[in-house]
Amino acid sequence: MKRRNTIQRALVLEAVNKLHCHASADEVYDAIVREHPNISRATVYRNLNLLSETGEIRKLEIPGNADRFDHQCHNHCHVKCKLCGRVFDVDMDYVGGLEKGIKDTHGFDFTGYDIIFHGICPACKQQASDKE
Amino acid sequence: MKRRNTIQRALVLEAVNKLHCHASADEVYDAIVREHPNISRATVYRNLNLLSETGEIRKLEIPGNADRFDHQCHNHCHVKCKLCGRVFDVDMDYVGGLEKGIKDTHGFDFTGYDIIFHGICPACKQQASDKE
DNA sequence: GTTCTTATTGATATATAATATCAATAAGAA
DNA sequence: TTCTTATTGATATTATATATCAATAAGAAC
Repeated sequence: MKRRNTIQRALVLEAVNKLHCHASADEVYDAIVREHPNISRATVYRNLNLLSETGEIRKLEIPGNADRFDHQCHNHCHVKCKLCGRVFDVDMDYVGGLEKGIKDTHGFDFTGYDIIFHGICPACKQQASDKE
Repeated sequence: MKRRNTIQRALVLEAVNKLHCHASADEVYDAIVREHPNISRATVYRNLNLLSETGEIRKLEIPGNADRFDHQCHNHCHVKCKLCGRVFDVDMDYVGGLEKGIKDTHGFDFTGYDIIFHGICPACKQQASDKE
């Protein structure tokens, strides 16, 4: 099953690279469809997955939210606010040691990790204290 | 909105405590409905969320899988196999330092974290190499 | 350039998990 | 015992993503 180059796949890659980090499939679709009204949503989904399998883009799965797609911005983790559901970046230099431990312990071919912190963001904290 | 004690909520808590770690909402429902055929799936979902909000049980959200519910077994992270989708436990003594960093950096009220590693489990690795 | 194979597309249907709705029920205070 | 309203059970709806499939087009073979 040799991969063919298509205009659609190029458009998806281009859109992800142009868009901010954490673009959802729908945001990618919306960005493309403005210039190319005939592209199908299914095609966008398919190519986002294909491109993330080859490592050309990064797929970030956040529980309870739609999947997000990044150009490889930089190495970071995420914090999800329990109240508003928004996701924030967290720069991370902490996690270096973790990877080795996993490989050693489990016989896993270890390809990546997501660290998702949960909490309440400053804005929601403010709002909550206003209501009291 | 004062919380009332219900038989159903007690059953849900009991079932999660009895079941293995990582039980899905459906598994909890199945366990209860055998003895109590009239309980509704919606009630199980509702109480799982209520109980996890109060910290009586732990809700584990794994992207692409149904949410899982644990009695507080012990402190651990998870590895998800890219191929078969199964989730495995990983004992973790590594992560102590991470929490403080987050709180300091972001003004977040930080309530928890999930670390989900991705990889290919030994069984799938075996199967993949058999096919070559 | 022409033909041929089949990966890919667009449109739509389907799957899955979880939440929303709402009348009926029952917990527990008065 | 009465009353208020949180909770339930049944069902509809939402949201995201994948599956299906005939039509199209990439690109190898000639």
